[in-house]
Amino acid sequence: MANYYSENSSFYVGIDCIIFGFNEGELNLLLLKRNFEPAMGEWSLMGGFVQKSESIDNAAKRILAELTGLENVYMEQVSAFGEVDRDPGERVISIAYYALININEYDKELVQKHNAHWININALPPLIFDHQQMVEQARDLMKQKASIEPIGFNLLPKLFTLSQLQSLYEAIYGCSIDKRNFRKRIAEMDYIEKTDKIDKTGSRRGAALYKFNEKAYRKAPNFKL
Amino acid sequence: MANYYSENSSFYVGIDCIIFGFNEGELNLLLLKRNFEPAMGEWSLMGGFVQKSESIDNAAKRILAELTGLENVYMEQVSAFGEVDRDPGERVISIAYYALININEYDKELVQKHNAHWININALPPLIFDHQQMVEQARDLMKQKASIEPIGFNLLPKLFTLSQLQSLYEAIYGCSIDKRNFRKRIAEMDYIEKTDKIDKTGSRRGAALYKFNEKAYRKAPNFKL
DNA sequence: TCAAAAGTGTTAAGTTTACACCCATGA
DNA sequence: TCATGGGTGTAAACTTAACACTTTTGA
Repeated sequence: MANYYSENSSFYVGIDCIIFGFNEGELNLLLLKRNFEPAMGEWSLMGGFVQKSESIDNAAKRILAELTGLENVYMEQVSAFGEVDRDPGERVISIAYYALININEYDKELVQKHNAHWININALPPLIFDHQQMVEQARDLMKQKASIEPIGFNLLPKLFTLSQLQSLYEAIYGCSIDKRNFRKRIAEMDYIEKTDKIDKTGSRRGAALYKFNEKAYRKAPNFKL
Repeated sequence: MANYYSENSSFYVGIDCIIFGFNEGELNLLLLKRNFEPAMGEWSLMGGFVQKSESIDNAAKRILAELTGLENVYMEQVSAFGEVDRDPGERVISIAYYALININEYDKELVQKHNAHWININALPPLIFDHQQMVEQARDLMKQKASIEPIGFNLLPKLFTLSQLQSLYEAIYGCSIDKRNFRKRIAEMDYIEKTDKIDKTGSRRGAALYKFNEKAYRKAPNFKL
């Protein structure tokens, strides 16, 4: 039975992470300015290789944590990429995952050590290999998912204002949203709860802070934005 | 530089195909009753291994053709599956693809040789490994895609009646559709063209045969069903 | 002549969009 | 006192859903 498998080739299997952050009304990606080979000096996604002992999902989590120090991050697989020459150094089949993180809560030292930087998603530099394609697919998938499941909250602090939430969705969808219509829809979602806290940093008047109640959502999931 | 890669493990990379067909108002999958190891005697998806010389997309096409004799089939990647023990024989990372084929046009000898059978998707037997999960994801993805792109036609003959088309979408969505509303929507799609041919097999009266005009669609893509 | 599938429009309900002003506050 | 972002409701346009009868023809 060992023969059944052993007549086949085996491959390095990589993971590449499209790490989304949201800051000042803009989506950003955490990209590496590579100070290592291959493709030293160029921009790439954070990546790594799947190891014998771990599932691909766990490999993705590990690699994300290596860069950000974060665990329990929202991640979703985008796709496997397997053109023969996608990595000119060696045949590598790579599986892309996107991650949504709160841009205020990651390990800045680790990020610095990897020479990683937040780059506005609408002004990306050229990326190595097929990483641009990965980013495009990740962005489409994330947009689509964000419209039917409340994943956007992963990009915000626990407490957020409705203006922040709106500007997040404007960044995700790439279009502007009518404020009153937006708030009407949010008001119908009982699991987006107004707290009695006020954010005074964004305006003189202050804005009510809201939170996403995961448990309440799971009882009555009815998201659509 | 070889070292950069060579400290990592390598893996068998498999392909599994979720092959959809449509017959008599029902979606079917082409499944193997395995007369080979591993898991002889059990039901599985058609699968195979990626080879050194081919991209993963081409591997999927090759493996589909090995079973059906078909080329130029609509296929889309579903996801990579990579739990450590998903295949109890060996560590295999597998990439699932779904395919849409016309159930009247495939190589029946090849299918017989592989001991493959069309099984109603709503009455599937237990499948090996994580193949059931693959099927579920493929079905969700296909449903989603079918609602925004005209991929359903791949499951029908070139000429089809509106009743066939409606029953196809009812099978995909798993719900019934109002006939008049359905036809109204189809009438608005200029790239679904009425021919002057009549199908007399499905009714005494005969039904007009339609065809999907790919070129016209590409000029004015506006699908939504 | 009748069974069986083909074909055909209208109305109500629901959803989405457009739109403009007052409020509270700190500088 | 005024500049800035926070907060609020209504009406029109559009989309979706519900609904029933006539036609054709082969057996």
